[in-house]
Amino acid sequence: MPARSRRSTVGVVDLARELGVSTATVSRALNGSPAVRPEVAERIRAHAESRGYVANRLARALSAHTSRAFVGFVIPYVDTPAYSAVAAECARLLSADGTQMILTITENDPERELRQLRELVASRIAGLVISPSTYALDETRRLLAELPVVELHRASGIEAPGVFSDDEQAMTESVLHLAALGHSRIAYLGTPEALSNGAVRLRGVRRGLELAGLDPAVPMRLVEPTRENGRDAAAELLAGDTTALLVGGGSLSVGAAAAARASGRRIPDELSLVVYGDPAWFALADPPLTTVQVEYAELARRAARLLLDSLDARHAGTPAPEPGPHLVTPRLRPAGSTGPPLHR
Amino acid sequence: MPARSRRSTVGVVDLARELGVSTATVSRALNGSPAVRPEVAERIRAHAESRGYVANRLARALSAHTSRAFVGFVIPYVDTPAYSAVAAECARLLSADGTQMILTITENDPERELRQLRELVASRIAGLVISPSTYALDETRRLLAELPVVELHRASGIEAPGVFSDDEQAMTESVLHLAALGHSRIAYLGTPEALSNGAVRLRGVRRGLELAGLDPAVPMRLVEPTRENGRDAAAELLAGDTTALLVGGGSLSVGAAAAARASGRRIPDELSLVVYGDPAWFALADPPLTTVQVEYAELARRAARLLLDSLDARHAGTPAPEPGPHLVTPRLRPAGSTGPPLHR
DNA sequence: GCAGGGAACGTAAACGTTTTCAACGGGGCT
DNA sequence: AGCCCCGTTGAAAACGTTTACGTTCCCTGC
Repeated sequence: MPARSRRSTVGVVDLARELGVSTATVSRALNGSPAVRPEVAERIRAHAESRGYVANRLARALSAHTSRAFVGFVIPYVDTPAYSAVAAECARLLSADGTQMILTITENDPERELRQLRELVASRIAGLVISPSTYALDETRRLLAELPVVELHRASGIEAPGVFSDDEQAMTESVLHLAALGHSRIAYLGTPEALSNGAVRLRGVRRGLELAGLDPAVPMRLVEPTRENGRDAAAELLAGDTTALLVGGGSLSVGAAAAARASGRRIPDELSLVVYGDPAWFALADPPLTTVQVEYAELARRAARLLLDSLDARHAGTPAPEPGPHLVTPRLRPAGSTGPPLHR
Repeated sequence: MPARSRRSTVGVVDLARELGVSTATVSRALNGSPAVRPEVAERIRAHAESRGYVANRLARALSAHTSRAFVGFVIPYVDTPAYSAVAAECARLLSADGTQMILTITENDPERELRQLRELVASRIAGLVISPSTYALDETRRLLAELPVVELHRASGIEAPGVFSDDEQAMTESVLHLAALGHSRIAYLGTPEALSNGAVRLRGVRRGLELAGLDPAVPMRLVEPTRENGRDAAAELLAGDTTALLVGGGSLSVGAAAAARASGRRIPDELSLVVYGDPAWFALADPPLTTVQVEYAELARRAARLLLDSLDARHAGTPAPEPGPHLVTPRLRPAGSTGPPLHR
C-alpha cells in the first residue's frame, strides 16, 4: 500500500490552471524569460511563491536537454584532507549556483570509475570534476570527451582544463631548503609515477637535486598513497644513512611521521623531515613538522569556477575555458622538523 | 551553436523498434519483470548490451514515482574526519546499490539546510542521510517527515532512525580513566549542548564525575566545533589549575592539542590529555595522545543499511526500520598522554 | 462445446517540465 | 488600406521512461 498522496506536490499545471494562463507562460515567467509581460510575470511568481511551488528538477532536466541540475564529482577517495577539503568547498560553490553535486568514489579503480561515469551520464549530468584513476580506459576517455570536464589533482591527458597544485615547484623548493641547510643525503618518499601528480613531484625533486648540485640517485620509494605504505616505506628509507626525508603526499606523510618517530631519530638533529598536507595536523608533532601546504580551498574555487564557466560556454556558445593546467602554488612552511644535519 | 548530436544516445524506443517489440516489453525485460518470456528477455538484454544502452535515470525516476536513483547526504561539513570518513563509506555502499549520493553542506546554518532540503526533494530524492543543524526550522521538520530519513552523528528529535557514536559511554569511560589515574581536577572542552552530541557528551562527563565521586562543577567550556575555538578555549582552561583536559570533539581536539603544547606543560606529568577522533593523527604528537576513537566506517555502514532498508520498506510496504538511535561504541585508546598527576 | 483465466505482449497515458510553432492583436510603414 | 513585424500568449510536442489497461492466445475445467 504505497503512501503516495496523489496531489502532494504542486506543479506548473496547477499554477497555470489557478491563474488562468498556460503552462508555457508559467514556465517562462518562472525562468525569467523576457517574452512575458512584467506584471503577469510578477503575478505568476507571487502565486508560485505563495503556493510553495518548487520545480521538479528531474522533469526540468529531462525536458530542457541542457541543464545544470547535476554535476559529478568523481574522486578516488574523500576521507583524506586533499579531497575532503576540495569537495567541501566545491559543494559550497556549486550549491550557490543551484547545481547539485553527485559524489562518487572510485577507489582509484578504473573499472569502478568507468561504471560510475556511465551512471553519471545516465543521470544527464551537466559536467563533472574528476580526479582520474591511474589508468584511464578507452571508453572512459570517450565518455569524458563528451561533456564539460575539469580535472583535479591529477591529469589523465584528456583535453580539458584542470586545477593542480604546483607540486613540482614545491618539491624543488623543499629539496633546495634541505640542501641549503646542509643536507646531501636526502631520501624521497612519494607516489608512483603512474599517478600524474606522482610524476610531477618526482620531477620537482629531481630538479631540486640538480639545482642543488646533488647526486640525483637518492634513496627513493614510490608507493600507493596510504598511511600504511607511508609508514613501511619510510621505515625502509630511514634504515639507510640519510639525513633528511622528503615526503610527497598527504597520507604518506602521516605514515612517514609515525615511522620517523618509531625510528627513534631525534628531529631535526638526526633527521630532517618535510611532509605534505595540512600544517595544523602536523603541528601536533614535536617539533612541528615542516610542511608543504596546499591551498585546497583555492583549488576548489578554481575548479568550481572552471566547471561553471564550461557549462555557461556550452550553453551560450561562448568559447570554453581553454584546456590545460591551472596551477595553485603551495607554500613551504618551515617548522621545527628541518634543520642542519648534526655531524658532517 | 549547440553541439548536440540529435541521436547521441540510444533509448528504449530504439531498442523496441530494432527488435520489433514494444517499449513496454523492453522496459519489462530490462527490469527483470517476470511477465516476459525468458528467451525474448534474454534477446532484449543482449541487444541492449550490444548497443550500449544505459537507461536515463532522470526519465526513470520521473516516470516511476518511486525510485532510488538519488539520495541526499546533508551534513554541516565534510572537511573533517568525522564527516569525510562517513561520506566515503556511504558513497561506496550506496553506489554498490546503484544509488547516487548528492552531497550538500549546510555549514550548520538552518536556512541553508532548509534551502538544500527543498532542492533535494525537488530532485525527487528517495531518502536522505542528515546530520541536522543545531536548530531545525518547522518547515525543515515537515519536509523531513515526508521521506525516509536516517540521522547521523546528531539527532534533531524527528521520528527517524539514526546512527550515533555512543559518546556518553565514551566520555564516562574517559573521566573514569582519568580519575583512576588519580586526577581530581579535570577540565572538559566540548561542543554546545544545543548540538545533540554536545549534550550527550556532557551527560557522559557528568555521569563519569559522579561515578568517580568527583565534584561535578568542573571547569568547562562548550564552544562551536572549530580548531580555533578549540585552541582558544583550551588555552583558557589550561590557565587554571587543572591536571587533566578531556576534549569531546574532533576539531576541538586539534586546537586543544596545539594549546596544550603552547601551554608548555609537560604531558602527561603536568597535564593529562584525552582527545577525540582519529588515533593515527594524534599519534603524531609526542607523546601520542590518548584518543576516543570512533569507528566511522561502521557508522557509515549502519547508516547506509538503514537508509536502504527504509527505501525497500517504502517500496515493498514492509515495516520501516524502527526509529531510534543505533549506537556504535567508540573505543578509548590509552596512549602516552594520560598518566598519574605529578604531585598530590 | 464454451466460459473463464492466466501468460505474454502492445497501446497509450502518465510523470512535470521546456520549447517549438502557430496565432493573435496592434502598431508603424508604404 | 494593406502588410509586415514584434510582443505576448496558448496548444501541443517533445524528453525517455514506467505502468495501467487492453488484447490476444492458449489452456484448463466443466
